[in-house]
Amino acid sequence: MSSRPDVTMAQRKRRLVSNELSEAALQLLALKGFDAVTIDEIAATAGVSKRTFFRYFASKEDVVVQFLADMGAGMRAALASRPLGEQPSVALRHTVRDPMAACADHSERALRVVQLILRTAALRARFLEHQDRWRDDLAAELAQRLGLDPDTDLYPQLAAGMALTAFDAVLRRWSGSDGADDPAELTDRAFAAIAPALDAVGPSNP
Amino acid sequence: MSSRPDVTMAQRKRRLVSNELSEAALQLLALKGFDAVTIDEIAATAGVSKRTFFRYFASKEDVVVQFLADMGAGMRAALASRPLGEQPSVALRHTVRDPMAACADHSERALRVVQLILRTAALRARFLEHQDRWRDDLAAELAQRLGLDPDTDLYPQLAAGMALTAFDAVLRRWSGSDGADDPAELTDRAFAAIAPALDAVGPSNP
DNA sequence: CCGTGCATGGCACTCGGTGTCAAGAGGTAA
DNA sequence: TTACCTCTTGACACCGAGTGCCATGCACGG
Repeated sequence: MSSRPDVTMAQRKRRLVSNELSEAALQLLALKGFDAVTIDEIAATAGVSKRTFFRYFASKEDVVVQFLADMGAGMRAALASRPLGEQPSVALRHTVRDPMAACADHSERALRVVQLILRTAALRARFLEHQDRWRDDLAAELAQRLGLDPDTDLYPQLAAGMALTAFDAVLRRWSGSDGADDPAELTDRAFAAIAPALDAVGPSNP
Repeated sequence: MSSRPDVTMAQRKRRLVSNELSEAALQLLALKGFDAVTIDEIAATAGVSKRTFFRYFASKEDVVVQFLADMGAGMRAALASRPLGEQPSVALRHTVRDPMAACADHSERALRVVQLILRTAALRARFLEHQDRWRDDLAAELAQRLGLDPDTDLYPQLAAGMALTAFDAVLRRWSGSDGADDPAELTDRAFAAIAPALDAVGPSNP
């Protein structure tokens, strides 16, 4: 019954509390609605104090949204790992599809989280903030890979924005179908629609 | 010194208080930063109580963001007023450009507001919420005008999202250039980049 | 002149979020 | 074993956003 020997007891305990907290939060929030649950309630359910809750999560929204927050890093990594000469539409399609598929894999939990986020205004707002940062990241990565100056050329911002628009549409469909639709196929269809703009790479600076 | 005769005194007073409030808020927030200003402070500067502030604005962010909130209705109206047979890229270009130009007209105030929003996380989040609603509105309008079913076809959501991506890029540039760049010209450049996707109208449902 | 309606201010209250501090648990060295 | 150190925690006080409630006052219509 040994886990990693080089993992200290304190670290394991931290993970345990963190899981306890997000589990309690997810259950309560999905059950009663976002506004009807207080942080004291979540903390009490997890067996800790409110103060401790804020030592693990920065806000009430965070405990839900953090679950999807890794996708930003995943996207940037996916884009960075694509071969340099690849068409933008193909590279960006994988940028979105790979993390999306990874998320949909443990779909038991992911689906519930996504549905909760999309249906709750406060959570959706936080999620949009994340996407906003992802867009800047992707735009920077794109500009670098294409040798464009992000300060004069609109393309990186636009292409990143289009990719995330596709991502958002896919997420909505997937959530709306209760996970029945295939995320990878949805992504392909969305990118088929936006590809003509992504691959028309004529620089748009004056 | 008569204003509109059919406008009651109470209504005029309401407008006056509202202007006083948003003026005070804008000045204080731009000066000291969003978090460093309390609502009591804003209300006191405007000569009313905190309770009254919340009778005019739903939140601290609202007093700033509401300034741009009309653009949503403006966009939908602009789109609805375009001739039915028009190419989507042209119709959507006007959808974005017209309200944008109207906003940039009283640029003294608009520029300050936009810069404040884009540089403040909380305000930007609220603004993204608005854009999110605008996207749904535009998608609905687009679906109707093109005779597409928004539940099966991805195009309306994607096209609306692309248009707003362009809008956001334009807004950033305009703000970043301190109003030097021409919003209309920026909009044209952005739409030149995304037009190939907007006009490739092949329905994308299975 | 008198009711009616509306805007306001004041107050108490809830809740999200933060700073501070003292106490406990575990790990380490003498 | 004892002394020490670090990390985590709970408790408490505190701030600010936002809301419900009620009494007051001012404009308007009769």
